[in-house]
Amino acid sequence: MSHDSRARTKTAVARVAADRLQPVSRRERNKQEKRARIVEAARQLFQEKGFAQTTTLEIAEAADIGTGTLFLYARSKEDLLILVFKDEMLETAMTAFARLRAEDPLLDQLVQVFDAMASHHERDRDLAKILLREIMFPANGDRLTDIAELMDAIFAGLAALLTTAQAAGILRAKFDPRLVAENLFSNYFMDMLEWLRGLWTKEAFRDRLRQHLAITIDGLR
Amino acid sequence: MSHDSRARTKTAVARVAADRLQPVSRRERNKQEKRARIVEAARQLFQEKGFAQTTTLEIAEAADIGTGTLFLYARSKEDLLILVFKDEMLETAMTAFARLRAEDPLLDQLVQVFDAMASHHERDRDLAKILLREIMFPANGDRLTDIAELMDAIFAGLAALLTTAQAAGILRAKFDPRLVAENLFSNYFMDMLEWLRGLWTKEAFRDRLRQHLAITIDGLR
DNA sequence: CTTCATTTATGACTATAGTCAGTTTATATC
DNA sequence: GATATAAACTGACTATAGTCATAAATGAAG
Repeated sequence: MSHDSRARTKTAVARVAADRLQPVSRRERNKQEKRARIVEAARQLFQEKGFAQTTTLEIAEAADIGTGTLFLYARSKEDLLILVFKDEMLETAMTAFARLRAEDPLLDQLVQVFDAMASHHERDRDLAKILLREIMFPANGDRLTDIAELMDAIFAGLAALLTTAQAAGILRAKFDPRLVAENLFSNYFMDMLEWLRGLWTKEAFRDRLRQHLAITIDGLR
Repeated sequence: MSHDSRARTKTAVARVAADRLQPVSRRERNKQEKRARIVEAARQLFQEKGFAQTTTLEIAEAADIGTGTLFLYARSKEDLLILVFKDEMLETAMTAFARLRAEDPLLDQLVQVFDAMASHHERDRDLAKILLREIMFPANGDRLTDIAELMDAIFAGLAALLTTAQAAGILRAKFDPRLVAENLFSNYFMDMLEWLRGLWTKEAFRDRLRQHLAITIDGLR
């Protein structure tokens, strides 16, 4: 989406010099600023009032843009969610992986990662539900790249853990780590969904998730 | 719409006797008929024009009721999907289980069941996506009972398969069949989602699903 | 600075899901 | 059959996501 069309055809040398210091065009800068304002306005309103209770008009007003403009930056209201929360989710996942201690049992490490990812959604479950719905069922054909990137990062992280475990002989090397990662993630996802629906406490969720993960991991030992 | 004006006014005794044979009130009968008309109208329009392209007004008109009435029978447009397709999906699943041959390998049986369930959605992938979205993320607090019933039936069917396998010594009895069933289903669900997104052919989907299921099943052998 | 082309912004407008105050219909009771 | 109560129905109405024709801003080039 964000092209940087740098230094096309410049006439003045001074111009080029100025671009060294400030290499984005005014246009690009405006766009980024507007985008940032939209993201901030949307985040604040979604967290303050909830997704359904926030109107696109309110977001546009808070970001100080026209209603139509909003839809140049996001294809739909749901799409805004990805725009707003993708980086945050990605970072949560990456941080969770980074914090793992390699000497912990594999199952513990997995539970820790998923637990961290789930905890990130603890504060606002309704928002989380809609966000996850959008990730699994993207409304139009939109922001597929962002979603794929997020999922890829998670799968890669999990697969790395599994590869390490296989190398250490803790896990049978019979299966492709990536496929196993996908299995584990789908366990997490379903359990989290039920947790978000309010069926369980956080502890019950963690227990249940551990049991589900154990079925896969234990079998591959 | 054609009314059948049977048993309009009866004397007390005759009335009671008639009610023995036909124990539903006129009210209840009207409701059922209306409900049936709504279901049929919605099914036809959804399949003909697609979910997004069908308006609630069209459905109401086709069912010969007022717009407001529609929402006495379904809480939302999405809710209609469950109303319309739940029985069908339940039957597809049950039939798939019934057709299994106990002497086939467990993994084959699982693939067959899931394949049958997925095939049911093959004709109309877009509709399937929205339907599955509604099942996993019911819009309001909507039709939760129906959804739970459907999921329970599937889990029970899978768990029965696994219990049989455990009894036959094919599968280690270490884990709760229900939990294993949930694992397998979540594999199916995620793979089907990607298939519906158009990433794979049906064959690729089946292969991939088999691989995912094998990770769990193999480990428990 | 002026012109022209391209990108970006705008808000009046449209389409439609869902609501609600008022109406009709069914049933129970006399 | 008349009346009262409750259940079911209705369509005009509201709220709002998303569109689109038009306008403004930006940048390139002379």
